Amino acid sequence: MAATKDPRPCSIADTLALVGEKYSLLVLREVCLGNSRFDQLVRNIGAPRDILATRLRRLVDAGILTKRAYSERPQRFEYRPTQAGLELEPVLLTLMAWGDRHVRNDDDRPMVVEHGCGNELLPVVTCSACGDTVRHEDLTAHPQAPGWTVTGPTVA
Amino acid sequence: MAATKDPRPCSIADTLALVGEKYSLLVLREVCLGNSRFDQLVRNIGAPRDILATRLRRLVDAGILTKRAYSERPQRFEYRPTQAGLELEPVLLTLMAWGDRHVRNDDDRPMVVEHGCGNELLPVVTCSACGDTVRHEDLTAHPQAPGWTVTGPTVA
DNA sequence: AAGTGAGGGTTGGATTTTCCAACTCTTCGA
DNA sequence: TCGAAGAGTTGGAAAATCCAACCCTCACTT
Repeated sequence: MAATKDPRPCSIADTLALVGEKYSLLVLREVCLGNSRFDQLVRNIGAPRDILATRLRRLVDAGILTKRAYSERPQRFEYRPTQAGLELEPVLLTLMAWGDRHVRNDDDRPMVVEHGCGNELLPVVTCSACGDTVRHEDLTAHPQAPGWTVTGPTVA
Repeated sequence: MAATKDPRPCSIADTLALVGEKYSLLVLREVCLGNSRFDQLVRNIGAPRDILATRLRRLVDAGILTKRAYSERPQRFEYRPTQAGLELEPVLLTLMAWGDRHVRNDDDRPMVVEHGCGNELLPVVTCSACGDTVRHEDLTAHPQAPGWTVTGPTVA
């Protein structure tokens, strides 16, 4: 999935090169839920075992997951998110919220996440400087590197 | 990419079924930046033209993009995000922030996004109820449907 | 002692996608 | 008349995915 000729330097593309392959983010979903063993992942994700093995290697190499033996004799392993992996959780939450809104007709959500404050988590992306919810119209893109051509009076 | 046997009902998986294929989110990046024409997309994304055509059809079908003629005679088209498409922008922003932090060593970010408040946008996912930044430890998953087995004392 | 089952993969081959370059078609401009 | 731009489509080679079957180690049962 390496962007062999991607003409744009871009952190979105770079990130997707690590976690954008099929099943990778679902692996992350599972390990964030605490499901850490190979067979659990196979069952819960529905991925072919060989593909899953490949993905796990990739994610471990990328520093997103760690692989640890939870038992020698018989050797058994578990996969857990690293700090970097946990920092991708907001991506999952945002994807989930979008899916709840747009692919399901809300209200038959397969999962609800509860926040420590006692309420159901409705994740919102905000500007850390002012705290406001991010709206498309409030954004302006500033390319820092060559390769970016932003057409309109537009925005990221 | 349809999850043919995904044993888990999951909005993350559902959303990825729509936008998780290679290049789809980069298409969204481009249209959010205002680059709306086929050839621009080919150049900026670096995708094969045939694949891009396929992705565009998918995204239009999914209601994430619209296709409009901006010129008859010669027929020319533009792709723009729908409201639903724009609501995926937070996913892009979060992916970008993660990449800035973890794949680049910060400080050579290819793009900076400015927020309407005048500051550089550092996107943070917060709980809409209490306003706090979402941390993994504060989350508890509540499966609503069968098929979910959350192992540990864990979390989404 | 033999058989069974769990866990964590690997292997071979069929199927599906991607990739790439070339080609098409239409219309505008020189 | 001769490009050139825009928006794709097409055919065939290369790569990735899918699937079922297999392997290995150890533990537990009978």
